[in-house]
Amino acid sequence: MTDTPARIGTAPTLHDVAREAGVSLATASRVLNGSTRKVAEAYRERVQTAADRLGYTANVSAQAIARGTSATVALIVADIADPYFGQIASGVAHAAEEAGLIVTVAMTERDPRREVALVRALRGQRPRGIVLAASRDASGDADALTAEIAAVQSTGGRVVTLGSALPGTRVIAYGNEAGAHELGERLAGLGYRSSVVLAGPEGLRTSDDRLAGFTAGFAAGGGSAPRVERGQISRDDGFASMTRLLQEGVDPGTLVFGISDVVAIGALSALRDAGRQPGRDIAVAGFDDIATGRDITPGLTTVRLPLEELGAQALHAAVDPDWTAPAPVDLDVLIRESTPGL
Amino acid sequence: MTDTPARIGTAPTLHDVAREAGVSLATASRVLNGSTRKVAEAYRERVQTAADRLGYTANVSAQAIARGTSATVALIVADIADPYFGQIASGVAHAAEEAGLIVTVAMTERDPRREVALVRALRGQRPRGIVLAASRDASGDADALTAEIAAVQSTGGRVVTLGSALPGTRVIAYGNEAGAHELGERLAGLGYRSSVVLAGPEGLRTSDDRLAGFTAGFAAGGGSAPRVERGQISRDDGFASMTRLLQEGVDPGTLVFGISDVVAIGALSALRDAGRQPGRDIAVAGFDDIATGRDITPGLTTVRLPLEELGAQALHAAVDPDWTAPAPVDLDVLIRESTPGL
DNA sequence: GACTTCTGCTCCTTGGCCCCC
DNA sequence: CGGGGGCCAAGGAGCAGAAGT
Repeated sequence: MTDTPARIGTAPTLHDVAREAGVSLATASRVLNGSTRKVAEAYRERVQTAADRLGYTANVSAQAIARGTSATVALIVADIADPYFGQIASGVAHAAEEAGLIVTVAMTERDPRREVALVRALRGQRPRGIVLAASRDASGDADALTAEIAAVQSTGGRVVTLGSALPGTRVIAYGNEAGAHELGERLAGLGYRSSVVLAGPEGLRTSDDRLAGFTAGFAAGGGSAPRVERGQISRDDGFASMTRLLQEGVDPGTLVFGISDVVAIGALSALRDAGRQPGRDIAVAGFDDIATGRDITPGLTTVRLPLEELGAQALHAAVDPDWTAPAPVDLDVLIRESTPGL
Repeated sequence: MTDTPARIGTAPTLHDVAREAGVSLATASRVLNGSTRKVAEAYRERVQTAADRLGYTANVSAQAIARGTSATVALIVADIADPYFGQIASGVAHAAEEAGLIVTVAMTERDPRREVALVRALRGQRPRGIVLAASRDASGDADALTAEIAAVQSTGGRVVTLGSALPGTRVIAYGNEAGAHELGERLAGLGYRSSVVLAGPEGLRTSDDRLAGFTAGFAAGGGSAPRVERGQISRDDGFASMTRLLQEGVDPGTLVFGISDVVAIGALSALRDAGRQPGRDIAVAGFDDIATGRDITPGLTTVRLPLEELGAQALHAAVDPDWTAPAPVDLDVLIRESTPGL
C-alpha cells in the first residue's frame, strides 16, 4: 500500500497528497472531504489515487480546529462494566456510528463529584455533545456542574441528561416514578404487604424517584410503608444489603425491591447463598430489565427500560439541531417468577 | 465562575487567558501545561487566576496538532453491551484515567470486516495507541488490516491486541488453548464422555483456539471428539444453537461447552426453556468467568479470565514506551454446579 | 552572567476570494 | 460570463531561539 511512506514518524498530510497529485492544497481538500464545490473528474481521480497510495487519512484534530467543531460526542457513565450502562453505551455508539461521530467514554466510578471533573476534561475536546448517563447526586456540587455545562454549551456543545433533568439541558425522560408506582401497585395486588427497598444513596435522583414511586404505589395497592436499606447501586452492594438484612431477620412473604436490576440480582444471589428460596420464600423485583434478567432463575420481575433505544435517543438529542423532546418512554411492568404472589 | 464569558459561541483561548493575565502566549502556555521551563511564581499565579476566571480549558485538538500526538487511546470491541467487552473496557478506561488519557470506543458489531474500517477511521485521531479487543477472523482482509496497523505505527501509535496475536503488535496473551485444554481434561475427569461445542464462526481465532484446546484436553481425559455447532459468539446465538440442538435430540449426560460464557448462558436458558434441567440433565461449561456467572443458577463452570486486569494491561502496553510482554496470565478452571459430574 | 520572557515559526486543514480559461 | 483551480489567512497551541533585566 504505502510504497512512499512519506517521512517516517509522521502520517502523510494533505500537503503530501497534493504534492503527490500535483494539485493545490485546496483542490486536494475539496476532493477528499466532500466540499460543496466541484472538482473536475480528472483531478478528482489523481487526488484520490495519490491519497490511496500514501494511505492518507485526514487528521481529525486539524479538521476540528479548522472547522471549529469536532466530530466527537462524549459519554459519561458510572461504570461501563455495569450492564445497564453497557446497553446504554451500545445504543449511543451505534447511533453515533450512523451519524459519523466518534464516541469518547469516561467513568465516574460512582463518585458523583468526579462528574464535574470529567465534564471539564471532556470539554477540552470541544465535543459536539456530552451525554450524562451517570445518575446525579442532589448533594453534589451542583453549581460547579452547572458552570461546566454552561461552558460546554457556550462553545456550541449540547448537553444531554438521561433520566434526571438538569437545568438547561436536553433530557431523555423516562418515568422512573410512574414506573415504580405501577410496579408497587401491581405487586401489592399480588398480595404482598410488607417490603424492603434496597435503595441507592440518599439524594441520588434515580433512586429517590423510584423509591418515592414504589412507596406510593405499594401503599395505593394496600401495602405498608417499606423499610429502606441503602448502598451503592451495584450488584455487590445489593448482595451485601440483602445479606445484612437476612442476618437481622426477614419474614417469609416479604417483597424486596432492588432499586435497579443489578441490585436485585445481587439480592437474589445473597438469598440463594443463605439457603433461602428467592421467589417463593422472599420475593424480589428490580428495575431496568437488563439483558441478564432473562437468564437468571427465577425470572426477575422488573420494569422494562429500552436501554439501547434510550442511548440512541440521547445521541440524537446531542447532535440534532432541531431536536424536540420526545414523549417520555412509557415503561412496562414485567411480572416474572421472582414475584409469584402470595 | 465565568463572569467574563469572552465572545459568545467560542471557548476562551490561551490567547484570551494571556491577554487577561497580561503576559505572553508562551508564558501562559508554560504555566498551563507544565513545560520544562520555569515561570516565576508571580506570573504563574496571575495566569492561573485568569484561566480560572475565564473557565479556560485547553483545546485538545489544537494541542494534538501542535504536539503531533493526542492524549487519546482507541478501543475496538465487538459490542460494548456484551459483559465480556464491558469488563475489558472498564479496565482500559480505569487505567487510561490514571494515565490522563481519554478513551474512544468503537464497535465492530461482530463483523470482522468492520475492524479495518474502524482502525482507519480512528487513525485519523492520531491516537497514542489502539487496543484491538474484538476477536479477529482469520479469513478477514488480513492484508488491509496489516497495512492500517503499519500506518498507525508509522505515526508513533502503538497497536495492542488482546488474545490473538497479530504480526508486529504488542499482545496481551492469555492461554486460550491451554485453558480450554485443562477445562476439557477436568471435565472428562468428571466422567463426561460425549460433548458438543457451541463455537464461533470458523476462522475466529479465539474460538478456534479454545475449540482445539478443549478437544485435545477432553480426549486426553478419555472423552470422545466433540460435535461442533457454530454461531456468533453471543448470548442469543448460544440460545439458538442450543435450541436447535435440542430439537435434533441430545442425550442426557452430554456436556455442552459454550465457547464463551455468554454463549453458555444462552444455552442454559435454552435448556431451561425446553424443560430440561441444566446441570443434572445436560452439563454446561463456558469460558471467561464474566461477572454474571456468579448470579445464575446453576453456577457456571468456566475458565477464569481477569478481564478488567487484562484491559488495564492492554492500556499500559499501548502507552508505556518500554513495555515488555508480561508473562501470559494463567487461567484457572472453576468447576461449579453446571457440571456436577456423572 | 544567569534566568526568565517574548517573538516568530510550525502543525494540518478549511474557506473566502481572486483569477484564468 | 461561469465553472473550476490556486493562493493565503485563520484557527489554537507548542517550541526554539533571541532578547530583556
